[in-house]
Amino acid sequence: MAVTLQQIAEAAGVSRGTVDRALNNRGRIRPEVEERIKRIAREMGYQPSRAGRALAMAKRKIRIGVILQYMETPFMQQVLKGVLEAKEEVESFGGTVKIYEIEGVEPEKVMAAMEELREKGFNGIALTPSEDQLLRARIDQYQEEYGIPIVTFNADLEDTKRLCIVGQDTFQAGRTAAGLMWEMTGGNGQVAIISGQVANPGLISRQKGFTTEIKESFPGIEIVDIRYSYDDEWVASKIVEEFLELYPELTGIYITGHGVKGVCQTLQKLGKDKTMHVIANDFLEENLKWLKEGTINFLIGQDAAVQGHSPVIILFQLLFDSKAPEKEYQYTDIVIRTKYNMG
Amino acid sequence: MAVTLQQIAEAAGVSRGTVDRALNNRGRIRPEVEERIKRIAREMGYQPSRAGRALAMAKRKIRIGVILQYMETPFMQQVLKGVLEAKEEVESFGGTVKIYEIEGVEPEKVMAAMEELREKGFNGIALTPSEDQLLRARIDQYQEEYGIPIVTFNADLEDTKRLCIVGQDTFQAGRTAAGLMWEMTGGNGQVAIISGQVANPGLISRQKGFTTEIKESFPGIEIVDIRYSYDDEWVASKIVEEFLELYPELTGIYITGHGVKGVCQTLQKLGKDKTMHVIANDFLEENLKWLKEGTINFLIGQDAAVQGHSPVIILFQLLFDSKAPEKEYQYTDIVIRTKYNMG
DNA sequence: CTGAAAGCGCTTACAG
DNA sequence: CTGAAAGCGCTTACAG
Repeated sequence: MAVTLQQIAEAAGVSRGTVDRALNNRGRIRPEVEERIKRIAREMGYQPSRAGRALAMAKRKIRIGVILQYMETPFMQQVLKGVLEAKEEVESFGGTVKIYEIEGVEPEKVMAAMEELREKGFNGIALTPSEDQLLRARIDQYQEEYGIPIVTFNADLEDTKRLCIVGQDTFQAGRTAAGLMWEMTGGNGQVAIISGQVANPGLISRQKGFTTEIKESFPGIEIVDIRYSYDDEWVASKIVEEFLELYPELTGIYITGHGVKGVCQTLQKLGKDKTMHVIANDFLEENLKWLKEGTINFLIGQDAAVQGHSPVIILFQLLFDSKAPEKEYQYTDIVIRTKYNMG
Repeated sequence: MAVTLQQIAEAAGVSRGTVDRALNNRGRIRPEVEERIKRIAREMGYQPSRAGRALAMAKRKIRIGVILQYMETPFMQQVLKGVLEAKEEVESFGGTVKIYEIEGVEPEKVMAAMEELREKGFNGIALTPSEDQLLRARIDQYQEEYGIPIVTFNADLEDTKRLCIVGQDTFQAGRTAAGLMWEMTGGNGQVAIISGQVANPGLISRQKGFTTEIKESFPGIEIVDIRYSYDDEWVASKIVEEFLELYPELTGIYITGHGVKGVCQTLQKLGKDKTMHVIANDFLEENLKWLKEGTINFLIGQDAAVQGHSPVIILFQLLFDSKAPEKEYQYTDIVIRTKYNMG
């Protein structure tokens, strides 16, 4: 028996329209009437019906655009799944979600998509950013000048006017890896890091989280080397070969990003796959395969689908329920998987 | 631009009512017309609007009852939060959710609540079961005779006609603990288990999962003892004292259920809190405290809120969208936490 | 500043 | 077996 606008109108002795104006701050109403209606609504425990609102707003549709980069990667394919789920949800409420899939990093294409969305009258945009001065400016402009809220996800563009950012706390993910390394090694021994691109801020941040925590909390562990695979499997495998030669006592490897296949194949070839303590990131099929086999001991990641789902829902809640996100940084849960809880 | 019933009606040259009858299998329609309409709907990519349906069904409300036992425990308090979230969701669609909170285990009270819900015309019930012959019979009766679907959660009552069960795969949780113990101990040494009640099937299943995996996969680890704390902190602490006396080489402890406080305090008192490898279950505040301090190394659990949320949503989807759950066993994700990803 | 009316997409009696 | 109409709770022009 949820309370309806009608019932409040009767209780207050006014029309539904007036209640609507009062409760949704639409103006054109005498302040004392507004006050009184709000009080009555509160007293009656009024909760607006999303269904009613959705239907009434079916004409003036809510339109959300989503722009994805790096679509050639399996990770973003998983993110896409979350976006598609959210799309269905939003569309069942009469909204529209349009998705742009971009391969690689192409700020120009992102901006072109933004432009198209703006022209077509979309009211909110979620996008995976990349470091680019023009894009930064565009984000601020959309937010300020056009009043189109922007949510970034997967990566951030700090110091812009974006509404919020959905993504992993990469520094904390690195610290988490450090903690796991400690548990496995008993707090002693030599470990090494294999990272991806020097230019990838997410990977660098994981690496920093890892080294910071090791240095602060685990003095018995020595980080002997940090190398970059440049996202190339062959390079990654070469790095491992060198590591094993240079540091015969090496007991653990932390892989911040790509290169898992190269690392694991080489460890297997050299008969080190069962004894080396390996921690990697992201729940990609390739990675899960090595986790299952036992070459990777721990995989740290996030629910990629959540990362795609959340930005769309955040925008929808803002536009539909006028409910802004509480925090600027919407960190996804840091998930730890072993072969036993792969799901 | 979602397709509406109206548009299909026009395309098919019939009325909205007829399209409704065809698409929702309400009968009273010529089979060939039904076929044709279904085909047209498919071709046009019709997706029913939840908002429209919700509004139209506002009279004939969907009413879901939730019966919770063990409400004195912090775990169930968390589950309750998930139930309340789901309640809001359902009510924003015009449904009703009524919650019964029972302390301890009281099958009679559960059945009384069921009876009340049935009399009031509720259309679905989610409940935390307990082993009881009468309750088993009731569940079957509600499902079969009254046509009221029942979802059990937190625990199961196997071989009943319940729609499905939402809960943890406790055996797999035990295996997961075994895997973590292996990582921490390097695969060698003596470990012991502290369990709760012998009569608690969930705990026994965790214990079995743990011992099974150790025996099958980690022959270097010896399980030296299994004791029951009967959910008493004092007993738990006594057990630990004995353990340390009997097995001075003891390197790991697996706590399947309650007793965490007793165990951890004693370990701390005896100066073993930093060296002993401890794995426990469930994300209770007490447990998280010991995780943070470093006495517990790994905490295995599930998102308790999800466990409360999901049964309600499953019933709602069944009743509102006519969409039955895909699987009988709806296992919640097995979550691993260290002090670094407590969230 | 306020009210009366139309309409969003669907379901449900009620006629035929 | 099929259609026309009412109504669910809300928003939105349009009058006043």
